[in-house]
Amino acid sequence: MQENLTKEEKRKKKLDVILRNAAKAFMERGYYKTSLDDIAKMQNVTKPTLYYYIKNKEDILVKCEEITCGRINAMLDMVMAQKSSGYEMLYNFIKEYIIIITDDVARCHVRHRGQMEDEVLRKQSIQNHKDIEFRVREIIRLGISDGSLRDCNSTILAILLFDSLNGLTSWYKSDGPVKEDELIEEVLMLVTQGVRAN
Amino acid sequence: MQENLTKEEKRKKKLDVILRNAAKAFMERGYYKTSLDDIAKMQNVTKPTLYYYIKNKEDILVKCEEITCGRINAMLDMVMAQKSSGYEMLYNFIKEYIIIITDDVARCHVRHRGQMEDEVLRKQSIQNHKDIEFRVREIIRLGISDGSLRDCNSTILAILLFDSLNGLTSWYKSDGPVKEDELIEEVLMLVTQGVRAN
DNA sequence: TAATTATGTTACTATTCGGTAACAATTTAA
DNA sequence: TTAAATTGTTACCGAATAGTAACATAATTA
Repeated sequence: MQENLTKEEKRKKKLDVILRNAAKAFMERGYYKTSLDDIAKMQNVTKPTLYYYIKNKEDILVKCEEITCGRINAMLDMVMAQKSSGYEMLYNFIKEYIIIITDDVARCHVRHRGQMEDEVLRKQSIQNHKDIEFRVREIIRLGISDGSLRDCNSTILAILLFDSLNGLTSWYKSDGPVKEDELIEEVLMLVTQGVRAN
Repeated sequence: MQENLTKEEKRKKKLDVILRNAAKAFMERGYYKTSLDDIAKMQNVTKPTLYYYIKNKEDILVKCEEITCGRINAMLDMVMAQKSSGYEMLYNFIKEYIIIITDDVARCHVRHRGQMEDEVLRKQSIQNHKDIEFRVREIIRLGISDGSLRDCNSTILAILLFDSLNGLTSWYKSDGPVKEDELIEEVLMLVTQGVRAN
């Protein structure tokens, strides 16, 4: 088809289509109610063909996770490289995070992380999230020590923040009634200012 | 055994044990990886016995939902009956909500709501949550109009609030390192004050 | 062109598990 | 006591589905 793509690129693209379709189906119908046959049909191939691209069903979750965590960590690298105040870093992190997880592959990861049946994979998945959470705690601590953030329990705050951000994945649709700009604005206002009138 | 209990009370108690054990197992291993045989074994009965207390597997989720939503709505009745400021109502709601969802049956409901396979049940489940969310939006609107809460999009705020509160169910354990009081305090501070230093 | 590698298919296995029929024992009420 | 309702069991079925073996074809490369 596309003669200008190398073999490797074509393979990568097909894997991406598989992940994207699977992720969407998992979000709509749930992981266990989506069979590999269902996923195969979306690509107009048969189930065994999938096994050329993935090790097994669970590997879809793992690959979605790798992609998403890779993006988040790269974003964190960028945000933290700017050496601004903790408040500004947190602000930028939230802004970028919302953009990243507004994507089927990322949503799939958020919903299924830490739920692999294979224990090794499950532990790795939990660790991946802990690593990211640790980096966000670092930002919060920075903000507290430079005086730009209120003194608080950084662990609890980080968790609460992730909960409300990750919760977006189950209701926010980029083509829905709430616009992305407005959403980011509200989240940022809530997190930074709270709800109490001044 | 307990001669002082009526037939109905005994039945109710057994159902409660089933729900509690099932909810716990669903939270630990996941709904689809917990078989009815597993649940039956926890009560030292066999699978068909469960069917005397529940209609089918999904009915466990429905019953967990009924119990939990009943509690939340009763709590909302109380909170709203006090006719205090919107801010105070929201404050009290958050405080009580955290207490309610620190319970296996409630956690099970939060994790599985809106995921029933039967369409009628699924829609009912979604509606149940919408009703509760509506009542909280009402509190927020009250607070905005009485000036105790910052002007904001009550819909988005309500969702974000529920996301972070419901997120508690997947990490908060009443016997864990974080004390309930401290948790409530941090949540309330985050929601009301935000993270920015004054 | 020949050989090799990549990509795909059909057909099948093995297993899990929700749900049920048929039957047994126990408790409660008449 | 006897009949009826309640609570439980054993043994089974049917459907779904993850994963695989064996085989077929297309695309690359030597």
